[in-house]
Amino acid sequence: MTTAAQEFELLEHTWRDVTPPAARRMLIAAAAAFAGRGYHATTTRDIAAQAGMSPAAVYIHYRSKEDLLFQISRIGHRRALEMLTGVTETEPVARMAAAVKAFSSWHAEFHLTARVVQYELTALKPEHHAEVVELRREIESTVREMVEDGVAAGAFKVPDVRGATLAVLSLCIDVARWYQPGGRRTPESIGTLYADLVLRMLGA
Amino acid sequence: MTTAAQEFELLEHTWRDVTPPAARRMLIAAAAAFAGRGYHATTTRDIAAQAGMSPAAVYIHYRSKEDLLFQISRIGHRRALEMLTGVTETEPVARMAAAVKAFSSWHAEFHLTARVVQYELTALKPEHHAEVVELRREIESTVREMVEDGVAAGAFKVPDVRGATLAVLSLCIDVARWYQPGGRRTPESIGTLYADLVLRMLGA
DNA sequence: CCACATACTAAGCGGTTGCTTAGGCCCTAA
DNA sequence: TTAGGGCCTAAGCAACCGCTTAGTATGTGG
Repeated sequence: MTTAAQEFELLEHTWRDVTPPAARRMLIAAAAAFAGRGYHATTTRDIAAQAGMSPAAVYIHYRSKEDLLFQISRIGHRRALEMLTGVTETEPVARMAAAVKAFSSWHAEFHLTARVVQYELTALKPEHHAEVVELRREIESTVREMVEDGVAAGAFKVPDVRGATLAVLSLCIDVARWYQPGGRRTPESIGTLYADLVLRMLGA
Repeated sequence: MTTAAQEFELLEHTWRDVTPPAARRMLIAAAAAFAGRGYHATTTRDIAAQAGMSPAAVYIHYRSKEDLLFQISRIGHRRALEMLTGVTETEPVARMAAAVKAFSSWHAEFHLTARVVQYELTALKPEHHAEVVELRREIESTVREMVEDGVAAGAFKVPDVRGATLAVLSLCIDVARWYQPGGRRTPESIGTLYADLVLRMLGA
């Protein structure tokens, strides 16, 4: 199996809930194109061709090209948030390690989706942008509470809680920029490395 | 003075060596537009209008829109590299702290230039891309040597030198994504915060 | 005075863009 | 059998894209 085919299979997994199948194929094609060339450099004809349909078919399932971006961004942000809220550990240090591992490795494994999520925000219409920013606030506050809990329990030594939260999120998010599948590092190994680095940063 | 005017003044500083003045104004207008809306979303008419000239004037000073991007990317990468090579400290810990402070605060203060440098690489033609990638390799190896020197001197405890180097660079670069002038944090305070966080990460 | 280079603009060309219109195929159910 | 709705295509529209061409104003050297 080629790397490209593996990439598309991962996208299939991310968008498994989207129906009908033609609409899902369109979303997957759009996500791959937006991630690879950027939203503005991608044409509706590119997306339709990749999905194996005519240019007009895009508008059967989506209002506009921007609507396609919004669906990718909205669902992608939800998946990213799930990586943090899905953590079951309760002890502050183990909890933070698990969250960073899940969040950073998601940005590697699903880096195509993650790139659209993290780097195409400004192409959204104001009302869509606002909705996504709200999800981002949830992500930020989830991590900040983890830092605060660790400080309260005496497990972390952090002079600036908001600054540390910012750095933790920033480190994980930037994985989507530099990660390349088939390279030296796997999503798994990135998660392990980053969990360790973050705990050091937090003075655990 | 407005924030927008301050932003343009900072761009003036970055591009001070570019002549003639009309070519410099064009570069500044292009850098601001590319940073704000992205390369592909920016039209040559936008750039010319911002520079106070006609659309055709772009082609007096530059071969193409992509040439404009290349000049911004090339000079911007040089400035970023200067932030690291300009460090005078010799003791490994102080040297790393100074480098991280300079590099991260540059990404905040000159975040418009930095955004083009870090997020518009893929829009470059292959030969231009290759030239810029070479500069990025220099940046990476400069930081890696600082990490290695610290490990050799027993000042850092790092299980994975390349992984740590990656994380340090990643943290600083991502500042260009989230930084907003007029926000809670100044370039100066980001530099101080990040120097501390990085030293902890490296086990100093 | 003229010859000439530099720096610019007005106009527009060929191609591409997001999106719409009009119509056709196919499945389902009365 | 046929009416209707969901899903899709062929064709194309108006607007916009990067870039070129032809021509103009200005300054300088001889």
